[in-house]
Amino acid sequence: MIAISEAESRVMGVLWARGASTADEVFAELGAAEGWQEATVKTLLNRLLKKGAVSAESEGRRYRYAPTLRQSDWVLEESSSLIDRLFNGRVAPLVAHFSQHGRLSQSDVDELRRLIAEIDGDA
Amino acid sequence: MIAISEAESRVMGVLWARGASTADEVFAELGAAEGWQEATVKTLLNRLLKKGAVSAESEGRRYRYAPTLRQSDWVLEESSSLIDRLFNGRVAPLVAHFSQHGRLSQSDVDELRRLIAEIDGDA
DNA sequence: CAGATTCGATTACACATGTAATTGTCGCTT
DNA sequence: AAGCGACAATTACATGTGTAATCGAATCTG
Repeated sequence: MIAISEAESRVMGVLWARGASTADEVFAELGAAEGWQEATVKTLLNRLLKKGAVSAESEGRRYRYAPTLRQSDWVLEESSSLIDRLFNGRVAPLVAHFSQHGRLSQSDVDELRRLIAEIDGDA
Repeated sequence: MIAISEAESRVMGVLWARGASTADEVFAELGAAEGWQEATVKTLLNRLLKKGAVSAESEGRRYRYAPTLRQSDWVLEESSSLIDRLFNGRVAPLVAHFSQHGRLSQSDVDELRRLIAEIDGDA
């Protein structure tokens, strides 16, 4: 699968949020937040292009970059990879670990309860 | 915090599982599984030493490497980092995502239900 | 004791990554 | 038409990483 580095993932984040964008639009969103120069954004877009994670469509004298990798696929892959490596592929132990270390918010618990009920409901 | 690379984390895994070990003990556990030469294991142990993730105690003519980084701390940190980056720091959305993509096993669901009940119980 | 063996330490080297600067090329402006 | 400005593409460079080979020192062995 396509490997996306940390910095690259920030750029993908913008493309996923805004949809197809030009380099300067991405820069406008990220430059200040990440402390990047515009050249950096362009390098990252080019690397993503080379990796096939985005496509580029010529729009006059510039390019509009569109994500080809789906966010949910990438998120699932990243998450699965971590859960495989750290928790033998099971989700529950991760949640338990978080719980043990006080990292479960009340709303997490509420949401999990709802989720479980839902799953139990239409099983 | 100490950054541990993928390959390094395999070595840490052995140290966490076996406790303090020598380079050849680690190699015995990992060499075949990872397809590594003994030299590779030694490089990784040295890098971990330099990073402060393990300590080395001279034992005759060799060293015994002990993890100084606690596994649960590292696991929590890695997990938190991913959950922060991908799910705004909340665990429930990760579980929901897994559920939506059919990655929740029945035993995961059972365990989560138990966990929630437990949390609700002594709240 | 001298050579062989065994360790850790040092060095190696290619590729990925973070972070840009520079270059080349269009198109706009006067 | 000539220069200037705006873009993308190319090049750069340090650091991290995967994966070792080699070196130097200590130890065992004959």
